[in-house]
Amino acid sequence: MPELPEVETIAADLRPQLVGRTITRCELSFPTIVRHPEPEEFIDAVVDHRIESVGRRGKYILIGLGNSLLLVVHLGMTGQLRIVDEVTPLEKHTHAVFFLDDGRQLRYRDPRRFGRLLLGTEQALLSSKKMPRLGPEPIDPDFAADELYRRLRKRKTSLKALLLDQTAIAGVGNIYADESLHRARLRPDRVAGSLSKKSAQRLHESLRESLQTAIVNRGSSVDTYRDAWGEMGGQQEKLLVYGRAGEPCFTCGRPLSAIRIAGRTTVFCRRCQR
DNA sequence: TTAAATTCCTGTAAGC
DNA sequence: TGCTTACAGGAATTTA
Repeated sequence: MPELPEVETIAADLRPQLVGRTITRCELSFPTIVRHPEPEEFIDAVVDHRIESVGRRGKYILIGLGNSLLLVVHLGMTGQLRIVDEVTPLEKHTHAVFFLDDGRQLRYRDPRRFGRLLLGTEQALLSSKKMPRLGPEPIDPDFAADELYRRLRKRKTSLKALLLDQTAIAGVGNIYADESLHRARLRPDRVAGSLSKKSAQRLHESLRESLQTAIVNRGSSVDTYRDAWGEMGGQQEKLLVYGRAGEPCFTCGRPLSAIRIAGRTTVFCRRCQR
């Protein structure tokens, strides 16, 4: 599923292709994928505007338009954004097509339809509660270990649940929560507020390493994730624990355990993570 | 305010 | 082989 590294990869792929292009037409074959504003208004506000920027915030892709509105894309579980030429056959579950002035198309496809499209100013989307108030970017150079420690303190929930909380830290999902907890040698069910400053520093470092490594490898194609060209990432072959329940821990050889935390399958090593 | 449970959705894989 | 069922999970929403 697309988390920070996957969304970062797609945004970086899209940027040089989209910036400077103008959207000449927009077709929605499944309008309810647009959560704000009404589909008709959405199309009106998108068409005939130049794309000025492509960015990322948490798991959101932010496409800045000439009318100073943001086209916001959240890929959910199975969402895909792709640049294709017009002769590429339309794939099943393609819910939106943006026609570009160079003849190519930006297509949004999402079999499970957990994703969504939004349009508006950042302020408007925040105040209308269409977008949550996201926590800091974990890979931001300014995101210090101390900041993470402050966000863990006094929290009675598990480390795993906290890492998944987008208002605490932006962009971490099930894959990289498990990966960074393993790297930090911390039990996922440990109460977040019980961490020492030193352990929080270790988690901070592990979190950034997990995410940066995955970005270098263009993300994890564990499910349907593909980049903007439809290609798989490479990180799925390098994952330490995610999806490896029952298989031996790379450090100690003991079979990895799977438990359920916050409704999510959580894989960890009972020996290495205490 | 915080935390946990529930819901949305379809492809896939396991089980009978 | 073919059908049914369980499972995967991000985040909005609901409940406590």
